Amino acid sequence: MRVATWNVNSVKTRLPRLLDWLAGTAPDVVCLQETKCPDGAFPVAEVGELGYTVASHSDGRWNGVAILSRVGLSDVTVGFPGQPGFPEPEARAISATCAGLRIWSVYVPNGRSPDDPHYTYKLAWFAALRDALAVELAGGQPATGGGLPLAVCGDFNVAPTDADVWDPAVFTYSTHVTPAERAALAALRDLGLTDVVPTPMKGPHPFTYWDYRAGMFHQNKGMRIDLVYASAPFAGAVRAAYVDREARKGKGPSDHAPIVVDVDLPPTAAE
DNA sequence: ATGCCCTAGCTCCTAGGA
Repeated sequence: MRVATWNVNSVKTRLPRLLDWLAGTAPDVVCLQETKCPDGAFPVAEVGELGYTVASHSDGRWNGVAILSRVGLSDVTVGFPGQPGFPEPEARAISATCAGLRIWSVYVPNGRSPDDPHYTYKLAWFAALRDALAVELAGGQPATGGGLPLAVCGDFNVAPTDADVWDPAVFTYSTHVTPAERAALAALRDLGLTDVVPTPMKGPHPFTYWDYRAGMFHQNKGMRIDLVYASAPFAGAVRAAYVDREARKGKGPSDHAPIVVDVDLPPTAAE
């Protein structure tokens, strides 16, 4: 079973690259973020030709998350209980059951700057996510996948450690590295979730994002802000994980690279 | 080489990204 996550920065603009990547990488389940595409305009026919079913959740111009699956897609849940808004709830979370796994695709609020109301929103969003995941991990909502091996995949907009940014000094007064944001990640790990750290493929750091500006990708000045947080049964079955930095190359890429995770779940008998 | 910002829309500027 191959699970992937990718902030595509517009599914419509990225569609040719997405289709090529799906055909070449052959993931069973794909979490997408920043689809920036109204649900009715999602290219379901195009990805359908490659065997994928789609669950999407969008605001239109901003945000937007989706899950593509070729191994079944059921019990789709949009957002989560207690999800805060800015001021209205935004399209930043969707979850579904795929071949016996509970998969979440999340796009955590950016925060903008530590003194911005958006930063307070970001921390509140994390706290509500933690509470919702606690319920699901406890098996409290079996009708929507409670108790199944689970992975929360997506753009968390936090670099877990200083090694996850190309130059910590540059981010001294910035979001993505503050103690409060890192504590929010730690609170997720305290639920029993494991940070599935991917292989970088090049260089020592498994960065997943590089700014479009100033040749940052070419200098490998990136950040690791796209994460896979897996429950114990899921994490224990992970065979390999890597950052597909090839997808960040060439003309017209997203500013994020996909993460690909191979997991020995579910048992082949269940497929 | 991977090569020096991008996206969507109330579109010819603006807001948001991180």
